[in-house]
Amino acid sequence: MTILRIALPTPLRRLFDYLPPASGLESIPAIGVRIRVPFGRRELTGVLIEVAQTSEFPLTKLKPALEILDQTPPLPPHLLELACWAADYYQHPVGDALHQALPVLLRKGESDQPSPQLRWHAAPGISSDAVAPRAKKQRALLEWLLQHPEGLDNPTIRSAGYSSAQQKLLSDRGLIEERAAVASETIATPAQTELLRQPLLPLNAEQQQALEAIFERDGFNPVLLQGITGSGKTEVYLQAIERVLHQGGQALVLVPEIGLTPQTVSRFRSRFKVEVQVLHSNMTDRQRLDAWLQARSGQARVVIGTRSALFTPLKTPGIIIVDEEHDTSFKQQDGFRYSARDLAVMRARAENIPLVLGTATPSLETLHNAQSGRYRHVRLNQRAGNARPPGFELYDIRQQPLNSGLSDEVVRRIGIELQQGNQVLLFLNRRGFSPALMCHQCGTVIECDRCDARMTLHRTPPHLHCHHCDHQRPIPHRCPSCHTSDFKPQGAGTERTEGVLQQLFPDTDVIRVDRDSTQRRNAMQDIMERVHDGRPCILVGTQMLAKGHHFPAVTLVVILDADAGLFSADFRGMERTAQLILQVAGRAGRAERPGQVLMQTHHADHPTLIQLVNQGYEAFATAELKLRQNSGLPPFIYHALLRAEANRRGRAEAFLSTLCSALASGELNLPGVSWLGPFPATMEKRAGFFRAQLLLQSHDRRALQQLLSSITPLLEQSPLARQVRWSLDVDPVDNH
DNA sequence: AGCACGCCGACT
DNA sequence: GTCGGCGTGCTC
Repeated sequence: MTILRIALPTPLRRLFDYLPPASGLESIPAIGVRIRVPFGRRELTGVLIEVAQTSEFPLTKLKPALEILDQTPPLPPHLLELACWAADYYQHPVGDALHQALPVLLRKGESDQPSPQLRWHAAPGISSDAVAPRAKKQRALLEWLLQHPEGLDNPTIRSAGYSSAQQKLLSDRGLIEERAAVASETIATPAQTELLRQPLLPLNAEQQQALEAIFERDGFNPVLLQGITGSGKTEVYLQAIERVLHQGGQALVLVPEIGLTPQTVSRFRSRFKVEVQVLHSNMTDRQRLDAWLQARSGQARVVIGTRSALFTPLKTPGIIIVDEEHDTSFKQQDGFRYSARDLAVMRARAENIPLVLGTATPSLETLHNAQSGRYRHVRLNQRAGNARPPGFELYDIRQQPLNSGLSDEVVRRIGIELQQGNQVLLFLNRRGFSPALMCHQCGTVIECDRCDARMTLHRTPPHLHCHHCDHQRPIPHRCPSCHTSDFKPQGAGTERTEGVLQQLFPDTDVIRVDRDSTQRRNAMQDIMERVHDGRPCILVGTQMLAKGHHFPAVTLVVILDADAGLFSADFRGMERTAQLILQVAGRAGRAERPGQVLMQTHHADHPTLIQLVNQGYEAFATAELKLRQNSGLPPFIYHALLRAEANRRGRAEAFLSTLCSALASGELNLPGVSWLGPFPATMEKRAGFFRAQLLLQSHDRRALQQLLSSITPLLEQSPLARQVRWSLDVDPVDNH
């Protein structure tokens, strides 16, 4: 008896057994193929995990599968294994994990064979006289197609300036037709002898050493490439990729979500003649599948993508590069909470290829791995050309008058830069007009009804917005408490700062860059064009400004609220603050103009801030690691955070408490694992749910892992679990 | 997660 | 009298 054991996309942490399809099996299907099955009253696409002889489930209740969708598995065995391993490690249902490793169309059961290339042809026996001379465009298109009996594809036709309307008119009259290209017509990809479109740039000594370190050892070789902004990390990536291409390999480049800009991609495309494919969220499902298939077939030689691109199969894997490895967007924050950066290490090991983790500000986890010898550590400390690193200034604003958060000194310095024809960047990690709206009569602050949080005031358009649950509502006319109408905005966000600066510098372009001002399609591109024309201007923005984009004409960077992350409740607060400050600072003074960073702070004597500014990131991070070690925090201990939320106060905590009593009673024997909590989350109420959490920790990863494996079934079966939504976050990057 | 079944409140 | 609220149960 053949039993198909299948992983299905459901939150249930088990496999499901099926009989072979009623039509029978031609042969035993391979592990990893997709199978269509009936599931309850629906149909699902699952992945074959095991072919067994017997089933634990009553044989009479087994249903036959509907259809075996693949001849060969869409994911190569080692990526299937990686996804299963990750499901286990992150305690996520395997069926759902596998689902997420596949492109959307494959999840839906679409074929994984490349779609035949469709081309337009002139209909047989047609001449251009079939179109009236007045229809110039149509006639021209038909003539063009007549000259190309091998056919032309849609992108080619569009880029030559013919509209789909013109094409449709011809097609409706039967003058042109779309056909699948037969094999002889497909243009064979010529053997690439010439890989480069642009010559390699000369490397300085540091870059050369970095490049050699990457290939120092054959096979798996993890390298932390720590390079300050402007030190030419990307050139090292490009040359490492060039070597890999030369040996016939492919490269996978992972970048943070907001780092995948057209500029990033064009940097790769303009260097290499080979096919460079991109995978990102703005593409259609079809485009993503096509790119994915090209990577798998080996046609795409360089693949650039965000987190989810980690599972893209490569025919000839040659190198994996994780750019800005410290960026938290590599960790998925809901559902299957995997870290693409950590899994990239696993993947590179499995594929036995080099791995580069690049950043100016390594995460403490990665730095620790480098310092303990697990990763090679190479540094780029010189800026390319003659560019000097930015100078830092802590500006003490204690007892200084502030105009919407701007000190007189900052205003004066902005004026000087503008006068000299330079650009200025102001960083304020708070969007909206003001973070709170207060009644001047009674002091009431308008709060969100669904969260323990204040509502942010926005002026364009005017409304109140909760940044935690996205709830929006009109600005009230009267105070809900004392019924007067005398509201005062408290504090400043980017919108308010923008307004004040525009008043202070009426003749200067003030450009705001945050999620609100860049929502419109191409908004960011328009902004970049305005900035890149080089005229003096003031940029005001959130962390969007800190990532991905370069502003060569900016000579002054102002960090308006350097204190914002200084006293965070999260032990990672200081690390994040330091990374952000250096990242923003890195936007200034590229090229030959030196940059200056002016930080407004109430804590100009803060030792950590001073160390960061005077001795640089590595000194700071090394000291911070020492602190973590002394306090028994990651990366010196492993964390797993059990979160729970319920629609009534206390329920989530009660749910976690039952687990704690099981832990305390020794019912789950767990040497070396300790726990903290349960306690209410930092913002207990959020989006109408009351949240609580329990922190599990151990010095022994395997012990923690074992415990987690035994508690998930327990949680799943708990009678309270029906009233509670819970999730387990292994290696959380945010302990809130 | 879906999806259906089942039993109590405000509507055409 | 029904439409529909979401509690409960099940998925090989």
